[in-house]
This record gives sequence, C-alpha cells and structure tokens, in this order.
Amino acid sequence: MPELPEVETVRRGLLTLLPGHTIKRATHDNPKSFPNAPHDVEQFLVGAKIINVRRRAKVLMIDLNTKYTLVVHLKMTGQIVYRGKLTFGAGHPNDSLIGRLPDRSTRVTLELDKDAQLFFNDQRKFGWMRLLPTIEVPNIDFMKKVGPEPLEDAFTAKEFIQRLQRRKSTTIKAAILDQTVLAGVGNIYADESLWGAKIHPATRVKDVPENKLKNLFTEIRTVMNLSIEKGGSTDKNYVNAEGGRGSYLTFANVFRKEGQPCNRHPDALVEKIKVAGRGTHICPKCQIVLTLKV
DNA sequence: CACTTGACCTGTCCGC
DNA sequence: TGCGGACAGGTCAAGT
Repeated sequence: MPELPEVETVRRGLLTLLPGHTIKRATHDNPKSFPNAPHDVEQFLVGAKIINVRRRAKVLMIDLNTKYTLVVHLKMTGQIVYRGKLTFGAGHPNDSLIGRLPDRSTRVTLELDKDAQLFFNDQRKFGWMRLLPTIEVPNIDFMKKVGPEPLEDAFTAKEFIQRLQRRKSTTIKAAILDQTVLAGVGNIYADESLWGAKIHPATRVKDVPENKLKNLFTEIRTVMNLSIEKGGSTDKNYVNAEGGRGSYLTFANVFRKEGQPCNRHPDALVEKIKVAGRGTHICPKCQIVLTLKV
C-alpha cells in the first residue's frame, strides 16, 4: 500500500513527534515482523534516544543515539502510528483509530518515555522492522540495488530514460514499478503517471517514443508531489503517523475509478485491466498501445 | 541477464 | 448465512 508519498508523509509526521523520545521497552508478536535477537534489542534499542527520521525509497529509517537505526518497510498493509499523552484524549479526532491500539494487527509496540507509544501494525505480515547499525543500512541488499529518488533534483529525465533501457522488452508499467530503475513508484502512482503521460501501461518500453518518456518522468514527479501535499492515498489500510488518512485518491484520475468518465474524455469510461500481474486502470481513449514496426 | 510467475499472509468482497 | 475463489497499494526467489 504505502508508496513513496505515503512513506514520506509518515516520515514527516514522525520527525515532528519522535526525536527526543527515549525507548523504554519493545514487544512483538511475530519474529518475521521484528527479527532482531533479544540481546541486540536490549543493548542498542532499550534506553536509546531517537535522534532523526529518514526515508529512502519506500523504507523508513529511525536513527538512534546508539549508532543503530530502526529500518522499516511497510510493504502492503504496514502502519507506523504514534500515540502521545496529549494526542490520546477525549475528543481527539483520531481517537477512534489510535485509541484502541494495540489491536490484532499490531506486530511491534515500542514503549516510549512521556507516556507515549509507537505501534507497528501490519495486517498481512509482509512488512518488517529491523535494528541495524546505522553505518550498515546502505549495505543491505535492497539499498544497494534500489534506483534514484525521483524527487531529487540530481535525477534527470535523461538518466531516467537511460535506466529504462535496461528493461526495454518489458511493459512500461513493469519497468517503472521496478525499484532498481527508480525508487518509490507503486501501483497507484504508476497508473496515475501513465495516464498523465497518455501511455498505455502494456506498451513495451522500446515502443514508447522518447518525448512520451520525458513526459512520464515529469508526471511521476507531479503526481508524487501532489500526493505528498495531500498526505498520501488512503484506500484501506494506509494512515499517517498520527492515525489520520490521506486524501490523494480524491484527486486521482484513474486509480480505483473504473466505470467513471475519464477527466480528459468524458465520453470514455475508465477501465480496469491486468498488466504486469497487477490491477491497472486506464482511459481506453487517451491510452493506446503503440507497437512500432521492427 | 531479462522477464514472468508464484509465494509470502490476512482480510474482504462477490457470486453461487 | 455459508463457502469458494479472486483480489488487495510490495518485494523476493525461482522458474523459463
């Protein structure tokens, strides 16, 4: 569920809430969700002070003053939710969501000082939270192979197109979902950016004209920036660091809009198809598969 | 190497 | 209501 804009929204929330807190205790209900040895947890997590919260691709990093970092991947249904003493009071708008935590999807609970808690919830147990030496984080397999950050100024359309060439026979949707090509695009922003660039998701990379690839690069940035501004996309599971919802899907053009008129062609209805093994949303009028003759 | 498919889990929704 | 199957926003391993 969470893609770059959702993870970035969580990061920004946690950054205002966590630094300065000390971790008093950690409990978990599932070794796969939190695989660290109890010895390391006692030595480097319990008693540690949180000093920073960073993000790379869809991965969150909570830095501790013990030179260790809590690395978190939310995968499909993960949530990181903070509950402080002040936000947990009668009448707070998020009480209904965070008031009843922990619940049966809570995998890890961190007890913080000042009567606060940090919950890692994950219905499907695909996500994980790992304690690693801060200096080792860039060396884990995922970090070594993940591609550039799409919102960094240093990442250019030219480099985007070059990196796409490694996947020239696959579909353009599979290529932008490939985290080694660029970081952070998931199913929602793949569909939204391809609609924006008027490219059919099943088009082979090598059949997409270069000017459309340039447009796609711009669209990826546009939809991600808009989504961050709207606090991300909440469909079912995603919530921000305080249990609140994101509103991007209100502004989405095709994702989960099957049967509704296309915003560019009111006479055409958005269709749901399958591309790269994923549910895929298109306007059949402005997104046509191009096949160049070889 | 590039590409596709299934596996990892739990929950929900849809058709019979 | 109950049951079976398909599906859900991400990655990885194993297959061709």
